[in-house]
Amino acid sequence: MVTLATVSKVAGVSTATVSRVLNQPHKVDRNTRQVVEKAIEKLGYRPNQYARGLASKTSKTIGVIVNRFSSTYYGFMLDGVEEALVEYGYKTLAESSRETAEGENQALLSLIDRQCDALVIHTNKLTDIELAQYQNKARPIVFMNRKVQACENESIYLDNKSAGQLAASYLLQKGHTSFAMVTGPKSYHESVSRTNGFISTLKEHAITIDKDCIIESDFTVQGGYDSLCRLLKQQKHFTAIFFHNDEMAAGAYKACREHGIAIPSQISILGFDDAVIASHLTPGLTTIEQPLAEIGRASGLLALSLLKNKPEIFQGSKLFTATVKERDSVKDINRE
Amino acid sequence: MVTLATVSKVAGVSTATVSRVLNQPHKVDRNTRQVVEKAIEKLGYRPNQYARGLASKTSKTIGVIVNRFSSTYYGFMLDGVEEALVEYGYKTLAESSRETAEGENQALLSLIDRQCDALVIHTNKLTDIELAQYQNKARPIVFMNRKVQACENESIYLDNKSAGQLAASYLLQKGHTSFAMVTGPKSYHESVSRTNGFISTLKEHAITIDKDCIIESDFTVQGGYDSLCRLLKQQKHFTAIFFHNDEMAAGAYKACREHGIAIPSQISILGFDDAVIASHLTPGLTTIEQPLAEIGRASGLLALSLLKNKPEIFQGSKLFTATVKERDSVKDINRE
DNA sequence: CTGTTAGCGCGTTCAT
DNA sequence: ATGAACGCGCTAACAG
Repeated sequence: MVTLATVSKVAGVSTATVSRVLNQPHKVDRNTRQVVEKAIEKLGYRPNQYARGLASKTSKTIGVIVNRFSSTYYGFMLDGVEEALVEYGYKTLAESSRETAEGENQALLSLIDRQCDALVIHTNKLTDIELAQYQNKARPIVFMNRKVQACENESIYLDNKSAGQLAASYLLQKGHTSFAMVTGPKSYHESVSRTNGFISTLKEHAITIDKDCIIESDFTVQGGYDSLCRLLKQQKHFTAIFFHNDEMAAGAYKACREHGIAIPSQISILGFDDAVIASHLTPGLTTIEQPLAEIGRASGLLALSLLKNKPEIFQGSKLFTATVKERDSVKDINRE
Repeated sequence: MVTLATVSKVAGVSTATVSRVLNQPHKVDRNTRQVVEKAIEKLGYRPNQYARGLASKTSKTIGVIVNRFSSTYYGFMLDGVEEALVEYGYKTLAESSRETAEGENQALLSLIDRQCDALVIHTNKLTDIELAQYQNKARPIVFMNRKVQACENESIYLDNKSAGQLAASYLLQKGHTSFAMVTGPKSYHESVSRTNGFISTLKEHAITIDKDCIIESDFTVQGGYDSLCRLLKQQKHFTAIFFHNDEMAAGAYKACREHGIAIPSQISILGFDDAVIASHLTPGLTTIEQPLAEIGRASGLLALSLLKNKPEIFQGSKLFTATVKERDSVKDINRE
C-alpha cells in the first residue's frame, strides 16, 4: 500500500512536506513541490480518506437523506445537490430513509457517525422539535424542501402557499368557478400550505369550496384514483380539480377513463410537481412546476456556505417559486 | 467529545473491553458487558467510523455508481442495492457519474479512496478492459446490469438476448410478420444482445427484417420520436415496432399522435423496461419488463458474499430473465 | 475474560 | 521552507 511515508521516501523529503503539497501547496518551495508531485504521480498515491478524516476532523463529505431513490422527485433533488457539491470538491453520501421515522433517525445518526461535514435532509416523519435538536449539534443541517420551525435559516423550500394561490389564479383565469381539490397528507406541511393558498385566493374572489370537495389523500396514483371516484359518487358540482401532485392526477386520469369522462372537456385537471409522467399523460397534464433540481442545488450550496462560514457561497433566496407548466388538461371556459 | 476512552473510564474498564463489547460481545463477561453498555447508553457514545476504518481497514460501506439519480431506472436498482445491504448492516455510498467517462473514473477512484469494502457499479463509458483492471485490485467490484468480459463472475445482468427473443416471440404470437426496431446505442452491450435475440427468433420463423427498419437511437424520448418519423418517411411496411426502452416508445407515441396514426390499430408498439411512464401512456404500453430492483438486490448480495467470502449470501443466478408486461399497445392480428 | 500496547495514515504543531 | 514528533479514536495482537 502506498502511503504518505512511501511518497516521502521516494521524494527524499519528510511526510510533513508531502502533506503540505497536498493541502497547502503555497507553503512549499516550487522545486521540492515538483519533486513530490512527480513521486505522487509515479506511485499512484491516493490519500487515505479515513486517516485524513481522523486527523483533520473533516471529511469533505455531505450527507443527504431522501425517502427513497426510485422516485424522480428525490432524484432531481439529489442530482441538484450533487451538482452543487462537485463544484466545490465535496462528495455526496446519500442514504434513503425508506419513508419511515426509524429510517430517518438511523440515517441521520449514520451520516453523523460517518463524519459528514454537513447534512442535507428531506424528512417527513420526524417532528420539527426532533429535527431542531439535531440541528443543535456541531454540524450544520439543511432542510431540503421542508420548512422547519426554529430553523428557518437552514430551510430551503418552495413557497407552497403562493403555489396554491397560483393554482387557484390559473384556474380562475381559465373561467372556472367551481372546484374540487385532492391534497396530500395533512401531516405534510406542503399540503397544508397549498390548501391554504388555494382557498385564500378563491375567497378573494368570493368563491368557497365545499368541504366534501376537499379530499385528503396520500400522494400515490391509487390515492388519486380513489379520490376521484369518491368525488364522482358525491354528485357535487365542480369543473376543475386541483391535485397536490402529478401521481394522484394520473390516478384521476385512469378513473376518468373508466367512467367515460373526458379531460378537459368535461372535467379539468391541474397537477403539481411537473413530474416526468406529466408530459406522457393524454391529454398532457397542466401542472404547477416546482424547481426540484434548483432546490437541491440551493440546499447543497447553503450547506457548504454554513459549513465554511462563507455567506458568499449561497446567495439568493431560500424560498422558491412555482410556475405553471401549461399543457392540455385544463379547459378554457371563456372560449366557449 | 465522547470517545472510547471516556466510556472506558466511566465503566471502569479498559478501552479494549469497550471495543470488544462493540465488536465481539460474546468475548466479554455478561456483567462487565452490561456495565459498559450502560455507560455507552448514558454517554450517548457513537463510534467514530473514521478511526474504526483506519484501524480495521474496513468501512462496512459499499460504494455504488449510477449514471444519475433522476431516473427511476437507476433509482429502482439503487433501492434494491440498499435493501440488500441494510439487512447485513452495511451502508450504501452512492455516487453518480453524470454519464461521462471522466465521471465514471472519478467516482471509481473516489469510492476506493473512501475505503469502500466493495463496489457495485453500473457503467457505460469505461471499456471492459479498463473495468477489468480495477477489478484486479483488492476489493471486489460487482458490475450491475452489465456484462464485463473476463469478469463474468462479478457481473449481474439481464439476459438481453433472451429478452430480445421474447420480444419477437410475443409479437409473432400476436400475428405480426413485418417488423421495425429502434435500438439503443451500439456501444451498449444490451442493445446488441437484444437486437441479436430479436433477429434470431425472427429468422427461426423465416422472417427477415429490412435493414432500413432497424434504427439505432439513444434511449431518449426525443430519440424515439425522431426514429419513428424516419421510419414513417421511408414508407416501408411493418405492423409492429420493438423499442429498446420505454422512453423511446413514449417518443414514438408523440410522433404517432402528430401523424394521426392510431396505436395499436394502425401500428403496434412494444417497449422495454416497464418504466413508470409505461402504465401512464395511452394506450398502456406493452413492454418487456426487467426486474431492476431485484438486479440491484442481487448485486448488493453478490458484493457482500464476495467481500466476506461467504458464497451462501448470494445464491441463485447472476442472469435475470425478462417477462412480458402486457397492456394495450400491441394488436392481436389473429383476432381480426 | 481483561488490560497493555502498538500501530492504522495523516495533519499539525513546534523547532530549526 | 522543512523535519521531528505527537495525537486523532479505534482495533488487534499479546500478555496475564
